[in-house]
Amino acid sequence: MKVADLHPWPKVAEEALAIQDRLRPLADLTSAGPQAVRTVAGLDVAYADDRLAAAVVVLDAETLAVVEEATALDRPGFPYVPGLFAFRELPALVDALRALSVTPDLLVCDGHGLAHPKRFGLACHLGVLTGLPSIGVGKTRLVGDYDEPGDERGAWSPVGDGGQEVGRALRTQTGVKPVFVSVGHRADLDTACAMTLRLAPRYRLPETTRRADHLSRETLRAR
DNA sequence: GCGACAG
DNA sequence: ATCTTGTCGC
Repeated sequence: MKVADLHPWPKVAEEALAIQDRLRPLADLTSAGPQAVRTVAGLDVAYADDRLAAAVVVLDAETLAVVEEATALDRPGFPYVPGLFAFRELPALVDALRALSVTPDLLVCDGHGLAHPKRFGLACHLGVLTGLPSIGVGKTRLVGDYDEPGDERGAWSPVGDGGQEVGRALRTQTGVKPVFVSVGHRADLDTACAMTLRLAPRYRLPETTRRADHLSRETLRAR
C-alpha cells in the first residue's frame, strides 16, 4: 500500500515535539469508526542489539485468518523516550506497510493513540501518515488515571487525563490484567474497544499484535 | 525536590 | 524492548 513520505526525521526531542505539534491537528478523533472492517493489520517491532525488525500482519476480521504479512529491518534512529516512542518505530513500520499488497481497513498499534501526554501517540501518528483508521492497544498505562475495571471479559473503565476520557482500561479476558485502548485516527472509542474484544477471543492481547510480535521476533532471528 | 514514564 | 529458571494451572 502507499504511505505518504515521512517528514524530515528528527534527531533530538525538540524537533520531534515540533513534528507532533504540526501533525496533531491532522488526526481525526471524532469520526465514527469504519463501517465495514474486513481486514485488520497488527503492527509490532522487536529489538536486538543495534537492530530492529518491524512486522505487519493483516488478518481477516471475521475469521482472524492471516491474509498477508510484511516485515522490514532497520536501525534505531531515535532513542526511546516516553512520549516520543513513535519516532523510534515509525520508519520501519512504514516500510513494512509499503510492502503490503493489500490496504487494511484498520490499523491496530501496540502502544497508545490519544492516551498520550501530547495527545499524539504512535496510533495517531501512523493513522495520519497512512490516512487509515487506527487505534492503539497498549499493555501498560502511559498517562491518565483509572479505576480497575470489573473482573469479567468485556468490563472496562475510562482512563481520564486532564479532564477528558483519553482511553479505556479494557478487560479482554476474565481475571487477566486489562489492556489500554485509545483512539488513533478515524475511529471512535466504542468501535476501538469492540474491535479489540473481537480480536482477543482467547488471549489478553489481540491476535493482530500477537501475530505481529511473533513475526517481528523471528524476522530478527532469521537476520 | 520527588515520582512517573507506551516499547 | 530485553536479560532469564522455575513454577502454577488449564
